[in-house]
Amino acid sequence: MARRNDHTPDELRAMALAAAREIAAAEGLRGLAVRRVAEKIGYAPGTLYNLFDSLDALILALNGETLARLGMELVRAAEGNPAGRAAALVDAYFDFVERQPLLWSVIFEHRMPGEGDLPAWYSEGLSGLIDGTVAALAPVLGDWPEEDRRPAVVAMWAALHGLSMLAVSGKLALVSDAPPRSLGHLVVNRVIGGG
Amino acid sequence: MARRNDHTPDELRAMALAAAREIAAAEGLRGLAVRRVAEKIGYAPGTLYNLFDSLDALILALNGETLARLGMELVRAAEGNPAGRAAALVDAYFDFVERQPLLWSVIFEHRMPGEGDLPAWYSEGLSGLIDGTVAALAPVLGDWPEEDRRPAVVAMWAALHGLSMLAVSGKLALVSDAPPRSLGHLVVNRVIGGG
DNA sequence: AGCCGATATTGAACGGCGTTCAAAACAGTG
DNA sequence: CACTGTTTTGAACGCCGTTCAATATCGGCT
Repeated sequence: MARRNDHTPDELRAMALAAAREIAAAEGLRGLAVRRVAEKIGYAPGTLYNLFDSLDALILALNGETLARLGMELVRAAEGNPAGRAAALVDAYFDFVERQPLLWSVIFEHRMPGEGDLPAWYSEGLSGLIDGTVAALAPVLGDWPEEDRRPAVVAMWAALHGLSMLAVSGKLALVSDAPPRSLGHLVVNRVIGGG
Repeated sequence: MARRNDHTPDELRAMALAAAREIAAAEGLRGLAVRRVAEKIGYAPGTLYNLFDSLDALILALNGETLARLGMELVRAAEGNPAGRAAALVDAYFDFVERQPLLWSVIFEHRMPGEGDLPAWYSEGLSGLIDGTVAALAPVLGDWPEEDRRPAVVAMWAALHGLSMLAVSGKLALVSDAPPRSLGHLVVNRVIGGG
């Protein structure tokens, strides 16, 4: 058995990530197993270790894709008129989360083992998301001093993450009947303005 | 082998939770295994299933304890003068998280399997935490309308959870050099005032 | 065409996991 | 002392991530 050459390594990686995304969207992190992904793309488990260092690396790549997709939708949402941009971002964020809550939850539930630092590309992806938001919200932020903007945007993102995480895990509904989205608008309104 | 009667079931439960807490504090959710807990308390794995329905139930109980401990510290922190209460709560929160970050991260990383709803005692514990905060912050909230208070407090908690989660998983440091605590003060300041 | 070195792919194997359950060991009662 | 009822055990099951020697296929060479 070898060298089927049906697909290039890049194709295989894409196939594996697509399969992993399907499983994650349907069953969350618990169902995401090497053997399941391998079976879904028609290869043996060992093959995945030619494409990724470990299951953790695969999941990290999946989360990177998920964040990139969110980024795309946010960019599109920020194209409207500047006044309503913060609110549009919040709505796009919750639209995205509500569309595939289990896939989204993988971002929070997964942790690299040990002291494992996150790779550079992941860090850059996150920074890009923040920078994009700072730029998109520049009209809303108006006369804010330069050094106050990034912390506020970071805090805003963390708050939205907290809300979506609690919402997705069912814990938010235990303490609030208000929909997560409206709490998101509330927070962004207070932290940034115009949310 | 049986009926050693060394300990009552309640004692055993407490021992198991203590062992689980030690493991979680040292290694996070990944190291938290039935066999490890059992070995740590000097019993066979099967015995734990007389005390808890499943490992998930054990972890849920552990998280319940962790939240209760946080609650105790928050109550103590809110005893000071009303003006600085919001800030004191934020500091107590981050003190708690920073003392045992891996134990804290278990709260976010663990999810009940399937559609599994959370038990009533968990829900009540969470509600109690929120209600306590609403009451403690009553002086700060001043003339807020009654129906606006709870949503704001819930949003504040979610924001703090988001910050601590990103901080504990190492993702916050990737996009911000400001310490998590200061972002916490920022958010609470904006959402509640006086943070 | 036939061969060969290189390599992508396999699948069995290992240790560990959560969970179950029949058997066993004990405490308490009469 | 025997019997009952319960606690505790540990082997067993099916799953997991991961490794690696064996193997089947490819591209290039003669």
